[in-house]
Amino acid sequence: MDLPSTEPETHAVGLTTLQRQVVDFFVDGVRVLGLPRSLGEIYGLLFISTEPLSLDDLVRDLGISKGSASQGLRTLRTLGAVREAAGNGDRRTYYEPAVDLKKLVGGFIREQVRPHLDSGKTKLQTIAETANLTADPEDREFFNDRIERLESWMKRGGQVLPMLQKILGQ
Amino acid sequence: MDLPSTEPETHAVGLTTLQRQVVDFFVDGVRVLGLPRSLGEIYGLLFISTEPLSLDDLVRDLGISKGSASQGLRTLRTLGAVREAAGNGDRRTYYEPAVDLKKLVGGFIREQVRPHLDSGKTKLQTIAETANLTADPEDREFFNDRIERLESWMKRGGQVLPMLQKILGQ
DNA sequence: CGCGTGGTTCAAAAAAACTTGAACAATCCC
DNA sequence: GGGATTGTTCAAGTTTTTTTGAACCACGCG
Repeated sequence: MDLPSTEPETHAVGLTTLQRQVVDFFVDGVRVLGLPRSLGEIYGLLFISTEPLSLDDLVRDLGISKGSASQGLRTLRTLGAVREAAGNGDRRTYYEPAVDLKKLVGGFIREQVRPHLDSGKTKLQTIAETANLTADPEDREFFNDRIERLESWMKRGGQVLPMLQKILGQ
Repeated sequence: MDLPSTEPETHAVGLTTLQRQVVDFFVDGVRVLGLPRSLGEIYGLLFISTEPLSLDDLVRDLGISKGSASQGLRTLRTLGAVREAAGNGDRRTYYEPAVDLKKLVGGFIREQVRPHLDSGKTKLQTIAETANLTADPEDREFFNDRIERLESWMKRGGQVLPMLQKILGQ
């Protein structure tokens, strides 16, 4: 499931020791969140860069493909984890990381957690309907109990998320 | 990253509609948590069963291999999501689900989240040491700033987990 | 225009994660 | 003991996810 696997280290060689360490730190981090490694690499490098970086910078320094970098940046943007840096005279766009935990958590919740919670709630309704077709009254009662429990779990999940954001945002 | 993929539905055919729906519900659920599908199948079936089930029951009803069932049950046990049911005269062991949200969340945090938080904190120390080798004072200051930020994130994570458990446990 | 550069897309390749199944323990019971 | 039954392990196979790279689009500029 996770633990005993092989070296997760970066293969990029154009990085300083510090950059490599930070990138690896984030690679691990995003892995926990179920996001692809490239997101961690990109965000990590941006995070420890004194200046905004362009797509080409990322491709060169991390040794990843243009495709990965492009898709990775897109996802990071929709997560609100990265934004375009203002006014570099250049034609290319430069990116800088969002470093506000509240924002990061918020984006993750909005994009990755909420949708599942919502679809879960929908599914639960279907399940409840199915359960009510149960002939045997004892069974039906048991099923309804369990379903109620699931509903309460979902409800609690819905309540906790905003709290989380609040707590984490200072 | 996730959305447009193909049918995630169970292939087991020996289940009632309700069982199938609940199993699928949990398959989705564990996916979000980054756990393998088989865990969701097993837990889901146990969750909606009026009686404890044996490994063989799971293999037969879910149509999964003995290996999967065995490993899945083990993981669920270490997560505290499943326990052996007391005293069925039989030689084989029967399992029932833990249905207390607090316990489930606690197990997940203990097994899946804490270890990463802890190893992250360790890595951060190394990173901080590396950063202090930076010659240029301006850069060094920037790096230290970023690292402090990471430290504060980790610390907050450490604070939030117990709160989470408390909030979710009634 | 028409070319050059920055960026996106997506089918195919590669890598990672999960599952299977057969061999092996362990345990029970006659 | 020995045969049957329950459960575990792990290498190999399968599936899923991620990455690559080449084709393509878009835009600016001479």
